Amino acid sequence: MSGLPNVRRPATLASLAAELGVSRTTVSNAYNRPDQLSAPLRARVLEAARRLGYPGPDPVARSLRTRKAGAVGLLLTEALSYAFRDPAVTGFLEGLALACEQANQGLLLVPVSPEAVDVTAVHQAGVDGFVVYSVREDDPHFLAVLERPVPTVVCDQPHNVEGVDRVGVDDRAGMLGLARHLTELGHRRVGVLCMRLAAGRHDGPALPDRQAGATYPVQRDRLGGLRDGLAEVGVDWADVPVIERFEHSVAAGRDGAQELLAAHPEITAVVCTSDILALGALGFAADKGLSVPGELTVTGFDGVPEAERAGLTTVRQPVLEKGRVAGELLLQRGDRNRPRRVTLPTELIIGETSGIPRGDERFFSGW
Amino acid sequence: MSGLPNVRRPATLASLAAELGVSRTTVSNAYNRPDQLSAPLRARVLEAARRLGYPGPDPVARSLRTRKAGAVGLLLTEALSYAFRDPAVTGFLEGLALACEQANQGLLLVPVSPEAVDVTAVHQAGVDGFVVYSVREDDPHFLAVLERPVPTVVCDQPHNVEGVDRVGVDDRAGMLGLARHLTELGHRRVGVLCMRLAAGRHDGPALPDRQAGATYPVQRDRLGGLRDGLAEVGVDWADVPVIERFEHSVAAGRDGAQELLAAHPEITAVVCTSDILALGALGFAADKGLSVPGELTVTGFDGVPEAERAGLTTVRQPVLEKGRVAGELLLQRGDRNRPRRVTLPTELIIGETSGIPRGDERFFSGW
DNA sequence: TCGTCGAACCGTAACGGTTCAGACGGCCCT
DNA sequence: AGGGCCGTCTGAACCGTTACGGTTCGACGA
Repeated sequence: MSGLPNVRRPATLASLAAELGVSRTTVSNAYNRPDQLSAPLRARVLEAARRLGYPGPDPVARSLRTRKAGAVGLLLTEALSYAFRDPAVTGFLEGLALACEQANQGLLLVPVSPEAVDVTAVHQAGVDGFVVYSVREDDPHFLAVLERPVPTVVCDQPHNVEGVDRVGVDDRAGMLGLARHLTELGHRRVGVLCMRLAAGRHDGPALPDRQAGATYPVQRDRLGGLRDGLAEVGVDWADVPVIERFEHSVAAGRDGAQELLAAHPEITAVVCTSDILALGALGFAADKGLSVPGELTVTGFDGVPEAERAGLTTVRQPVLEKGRVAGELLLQRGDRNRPRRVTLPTELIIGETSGIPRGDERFFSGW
Repeated sequence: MSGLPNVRRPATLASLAAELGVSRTTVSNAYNRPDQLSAPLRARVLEAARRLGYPGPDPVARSLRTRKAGAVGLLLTEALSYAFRDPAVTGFLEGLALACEQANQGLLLVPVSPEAVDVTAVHQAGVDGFVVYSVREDDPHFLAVLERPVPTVVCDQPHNVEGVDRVGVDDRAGMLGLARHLTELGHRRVGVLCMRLAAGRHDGPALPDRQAGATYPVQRDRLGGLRDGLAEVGVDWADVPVIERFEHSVAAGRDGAQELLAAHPEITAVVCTSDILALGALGFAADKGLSVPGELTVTGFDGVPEAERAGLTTVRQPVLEKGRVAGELLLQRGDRNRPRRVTLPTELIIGETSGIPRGDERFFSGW
């Protein structure tokens, strides 16, 4: 082909119409309503388009007129690139993508300037709706999304936003089930390793104040479920140390566990609010030569594939399904005006990382 | 808040201007060029906007006028949802997302209707450019992308598309290095397990005709590198069985290996053109009780984390870097008119799945 | 006193389509 | 012959914004 520079101004619908001596309407119809013009004319239009290198109606102009962008926006609290590293997120993405491609809709990942208050990206996004994945209640990007006059679906958190659909799981109940499993095994000295509870970098003990001020409802609920479960056997929540980590990574889990056990060596079970953190805790135990579950019980939350491979005791949530439902909630909304709230089931997975507390032989000797 | 239905027609820049008795230009400037109007007036504008619920300039209309969409499109050959399952792809995505968020650009995943010839999604996409990830040379979606008057960057394949940037690795050289490693170990009876070579579902032996008609240059090159390496020690490529799999999954690798070894039990090394397939081959060996590398050598290509954990001998390619470069090529293009071609290095990773051929003791006894 | 200048604001013309209410001619039907 | 209908195509309005090239006006220097 000729070496035309890429900067050539492409043909427009109007120029094509002029060339053919027909109205713009007719050219438009050739693309969008083939039944509105005769077959021969349509063929002529399409042929001329090919000849002139007209790529078809401009998507942006079309969007402006039709008020449809053909895409849904996805807002993640973390940096975009992080999303692809967290298996729980990729599972969610997979489900969401599934729903999107079924509806032939694009999926726009909205860039979140790290730690910046710059929400222009949210304003920039040409989308028909937003899916918001697990963000803080007071996240400025989220607030910007709410201002946009498009439907929104929240996954996981925040909870109970007026007029906004939500899909999630019952984190509290899930954790309660896990807590009962642990208390039945006999655990009473429990320590917690949790994810970020609120805005701002914070690593270390999450004291009652911090817990009370948590702006991540999911974390709040998971802690709450554990508290309730422990209360059932008379364990006072005030006696349960909670270590928080800002980063969500295996490495963070590892040194979180280190911090927890250094300060509270009496602990027999480390309850993590995510599998990733739990995998880190397992790593720490391995480093220290602590046998799991012989000397230490470790549990997670999420049920990601890696955790399954590691035999982790955890609470599985249907991440892919969450994504799919989020997409469907957004794309298949009829004219309903009442927001929908979908809660998916969790499942307690008893793996090989939970056992009776060390030094507690009653389950073997008592009978 | 009041229970206003979400369907209310939002205020426009024009209505806001009318309300305030200023021109539209001024309102626009309030958002885009604060220096073009006095601070008090700007405050008045913004205050009125808040009061009237004006969410700021409509992104689509803005895009139309400014000819910028603020997003790059990503075309994947596979179904969108597949992308999140392949670790090589997620690595690439991570890098690409990194580049995008750095430039504050969105990343639009273009839905590819499975197996359909429906390229409307490509036409629909409101983007400033496309990144095309590893598609067939004759992929209709890809051809549709080329017709769009926006810059395009290809990752991996196809090769040598006129006027289009590309980033990739030297697959041929990478595989050549691996081949030499194998021939140095003494392997002469080699079998190959490769990914899809061309359009159409095909599972089973890839005979010379099929190989010659391959429309996936990456697979072509990897096979070519192996052929060259084997030729160096006098092995005729015609004697090397190649099994093709349409699906790219561990399961496919497993039964591909099964097919390969059932038909050619004399083989001492299974060379896979991807780590995923190789992991499947390892699975097959484990099922059969074949020790690796004692009785069978297995190699991969890509260097994904799972492979590393499995100790696979493979060729590592910098997937994250590929994504990053692809993004930069697209976003940081100056006015250059010459297309850029970036080739990143590969690295031979000698793991624990490659050893001397079974029954070949010359390396131990010959000296 | 007058010319000049910069700050502040404005009018108009795109940007590239889609949509809807017709116009027009031919055909069938009565 | 006349009326109605249908298949085709057109004209003009509109989608919501920004680019471009002004205009206005008060301050200021000579």
